[in-house]
Amino acid sequence: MQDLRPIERKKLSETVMQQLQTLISSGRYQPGDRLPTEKALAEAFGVSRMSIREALSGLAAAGLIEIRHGEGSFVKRVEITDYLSPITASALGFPHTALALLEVRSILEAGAAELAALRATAEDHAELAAAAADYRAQTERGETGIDGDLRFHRAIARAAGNPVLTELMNRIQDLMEQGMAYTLGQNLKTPERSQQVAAEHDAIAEAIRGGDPVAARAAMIRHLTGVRNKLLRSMNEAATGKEKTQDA
Amino acid sequence: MQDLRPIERKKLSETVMQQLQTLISSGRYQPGDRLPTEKALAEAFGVSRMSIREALSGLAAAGLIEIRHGEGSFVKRVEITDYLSPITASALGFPHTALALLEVRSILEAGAAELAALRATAEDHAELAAAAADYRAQTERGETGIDGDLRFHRAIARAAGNPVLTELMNRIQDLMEQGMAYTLGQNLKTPERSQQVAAEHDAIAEAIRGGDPVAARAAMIRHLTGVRNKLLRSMNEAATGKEKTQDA
DNA sequence: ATGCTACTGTTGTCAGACAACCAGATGACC
DNA sequence: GGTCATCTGGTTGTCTGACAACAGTAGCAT
Repeated sequence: MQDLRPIERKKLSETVMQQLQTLISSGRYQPGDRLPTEKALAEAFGVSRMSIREALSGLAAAGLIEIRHGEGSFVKRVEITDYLSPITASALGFPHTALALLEVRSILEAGAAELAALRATAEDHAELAAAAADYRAQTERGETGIDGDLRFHRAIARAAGNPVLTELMNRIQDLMEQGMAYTLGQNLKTPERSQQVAAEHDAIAEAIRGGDPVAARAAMIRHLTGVRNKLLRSMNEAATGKEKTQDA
Repeated sequence: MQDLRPIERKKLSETVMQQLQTLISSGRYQPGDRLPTEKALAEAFGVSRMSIREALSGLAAAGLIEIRHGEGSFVKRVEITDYLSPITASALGFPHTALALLEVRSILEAGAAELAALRATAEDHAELAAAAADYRAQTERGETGIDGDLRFHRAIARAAGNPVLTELMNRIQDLMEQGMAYTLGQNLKTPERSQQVAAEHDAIAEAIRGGDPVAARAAMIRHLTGVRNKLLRSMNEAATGKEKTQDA
């Protein structure tokens, strides 16, 4: 007695569906293309039109195609980033500390910097430089530089060339932006620190431009460690300033 | 003029599906209950059996019911935690999407391994070892080891000691697990590969136990690079090779 | 040119039939 | 009495053929 697992017994429509899905996800049919008619598919697969219809409606339920009455079935474009929100919402939705969130952000940013060093296009490099300059200008003008900072980090996320990563980082950055503004106000941004941040930005952009993933990661980690230390100090001040902290 | 949007024109099966869904989610039919037969539903709704069938298969695709040949349709117990829209699963059929998600997962797992090496408790170490042994036992028994693998990676996520990171990783692992099952079946798991994976798991656990974050990160990256290569090969086979059928 | 009509091709729905399958009942055999 | 094969009824899976609903187009009459 070899393996005596329950015998694979699949419905015809499921088999058809898998085959069609393979054709679609392999690019044989591009978004916007029209699939053959149900009749043609039925003949090609050697099954009845009914099985084809079940397979097609399955694909439609999965969002891969759109069936239009009287016209035909058309391949849809499906972007996973459009459907990531349930994931991020449930992961980032429940109570968390700013430190934990920053740690996750650091992991992602370090990875993104690494990838950016390998993949950034000329366009990305230009945007990185512009964003870094933007931040420097804003802070030297006495502003908080919050926009420039965000722009810089978004540019890195984009330069990493991974849409999922970009989406995830954007969510976290939004969340932190809100959290910071709400809990700590602007006291994270002091002139001395701003100058240092600008230099760190430059170092990161430089490493990415040099195509050195190790250096880029290291520079990013240096940067975010600085952010973390500043955050720690601010939280400490806030705690001692108002009332005695109790953290162990 | 009133609203003159395109008239609502719904397929019969969709209407039926909505009604049935209401009945189920309202508790009129409890998990485990058997729905009326297709024939009975057809008479009750006043439509043909075919429309009923399409509605039922839609509900099955959504995971609300389970259709058993020769028995009937049964309401499934739906766990909100592991519920994913079929769309997200099907999106992973696209190679670039699957690779992008795996890349994000790699970044997170590498960071988690690093943190775990610094923070893991005795309890965490025990769970890591147990999970690694679990995986090895499962694969040697001829199973896919999917449970053991998941358990191992969950243990790392947990050992990193960052709730946000843990939650995020769990979500992404679920997503990949289900997406892979949906699109590629089990052919990711071969005996030779399983042996290698088990060794890689050991190496990771070893590095974490040794409190060496650099080694832990490196071991994890080695592991996930292997996963990536296997994934690439599988997707390639699926796209090119294995059509046993047609074209004359 | 404009608007109506008819036509063609496609998907949506229907009806009936049979095959595949499951569960329980029946009956034969030891 | 217990065990097993077989029968039977009910259910889902698939096939076939037909017609309705819909979209697009060509042709026609005005």
